[in-house]
Amino acid sequence: MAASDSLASRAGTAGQLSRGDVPVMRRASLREQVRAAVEELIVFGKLAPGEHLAEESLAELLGVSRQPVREALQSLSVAGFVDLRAGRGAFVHEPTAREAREVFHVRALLESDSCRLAAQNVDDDGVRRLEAIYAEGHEASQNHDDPRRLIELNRTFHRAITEIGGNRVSLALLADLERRAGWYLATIITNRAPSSWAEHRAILDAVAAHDADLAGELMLNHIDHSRDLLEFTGQ
Amino acid sequence: MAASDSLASRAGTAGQLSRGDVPVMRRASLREQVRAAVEELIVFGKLAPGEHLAEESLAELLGVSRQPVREALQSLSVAGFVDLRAGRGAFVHEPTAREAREVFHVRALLESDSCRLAAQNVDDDGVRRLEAIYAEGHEASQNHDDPRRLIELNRTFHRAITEIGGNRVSLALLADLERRAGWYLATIITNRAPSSWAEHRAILDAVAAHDADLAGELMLNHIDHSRDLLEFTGQ
DNA sequence: GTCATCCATACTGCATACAGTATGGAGCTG
DNA sequence: CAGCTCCATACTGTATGCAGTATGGATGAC
Repeated sequence: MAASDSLASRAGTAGQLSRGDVPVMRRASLREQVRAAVEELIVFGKLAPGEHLAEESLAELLGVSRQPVREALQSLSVAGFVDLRAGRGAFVHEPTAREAREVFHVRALLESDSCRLAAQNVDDDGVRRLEAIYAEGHEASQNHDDPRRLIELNRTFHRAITEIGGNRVSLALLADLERRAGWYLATIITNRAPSSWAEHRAILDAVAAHDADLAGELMLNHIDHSRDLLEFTGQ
Repeated sequence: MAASDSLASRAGTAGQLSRGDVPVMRRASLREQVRAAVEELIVFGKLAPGEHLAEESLAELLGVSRQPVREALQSLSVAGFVDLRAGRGAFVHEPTAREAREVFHVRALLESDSCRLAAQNVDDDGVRRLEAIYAEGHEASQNHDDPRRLIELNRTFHRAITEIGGNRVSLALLADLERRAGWYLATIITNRAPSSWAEHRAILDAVAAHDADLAGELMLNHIDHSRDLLEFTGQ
């Protein structure tokens, strides 16, 4: 069926996230796969804001039972992608301009701080890692690769910075915030990408130079630019 | 049964949170009640870090089926109170000193920012609201009321500041972070309370005076003091 | 024609049932 | 006696079943 095909393809994408080249790839739980699948459907506009996500239909679509769907929807609710109305079920969240501003504001706070920490903590391995991601992202952005890949690379760079910063609580919060921001930006990322990676270059240099203040400030401006772009598009 | 009694009493506590005096109090869903109950059991040490939370036993203890328990545990996992090991189930999270530092660090970032925003946005109503909370908290702290109440009042003050600040995304993140911080502090809150409310007084004054920089800095120091206390206790 | 009421429908929320798997210890082997 | 294998056990993950309820439209009253 097209149904199980759909879920299978999403699962592949989800697998990339936890890629650790473990000998036996532990299949993710159905609720994780469903979560990833539904999130992607939302981010790429297959499910419109306000749309009612009936558990039964989603379960049928993905070829699983209602149970994992239900749990996935609750998880997506915490992450801000769907709203759970008591007794009514799940609806695709309808982002407002205000909310987008707030997400970017918080993200700027946390990432700027993480970037400052990264500049203090980074070692040669970390710099090499950032260089590698930058090279890949810079190229992809100039080739105007597909949005999905650009989003993934962008996220990888930001996550690497935060990981080097070393605050795992921040890392966990930013994982969700970045996905939400990615949703808001999904439609415009292609145009944004080149200038974005130019800014990534400057951030990388500041981190490599252990200049904490500059690194933090650059990250702040970087995320502000994303937000500004969002405003322009009349989102 | 003692089982349902237990859940019922927890549900009463949870009800306080959403107290809005609506004509017909909509009973919270079982998973919400279970979540609140289990979180309280963890925060007040009835369930020790590392303990295995078998769905069946919890369900029996609370007089409900496994389903709402399962969903509550997943929710608690996101909030950092339990860890879900694949195939093994839920275990009470074991906080480390490092993690506590990280939580307080992020909390300080977000609350300091919110406090700055509050000082910019506050109106007379807001000031009156803070004054009322302060009066109640100041008194309770001097009377050495029970920890549960002190935690609740402390949380109310901080949440009020964040609400006045107006960033709802921050508000949602801080709700979880404050509960986690409350867990870490639960054992020492009684001693901490008096000096804490002295600092609340200063924060309130800065907010009322619309002094954004001062308000932000005071909140930063305030949360740092909580963290320092945590370090002292050898947590 | 407008409004209230009633009811059929569809879906959620919770409970139960079933299958698969991680684990710890008994028993066996070297 | 040490270490490995195998199996009984317990628990998770998923599926299904059932009762309660929110909703929207049809019907009737004014």
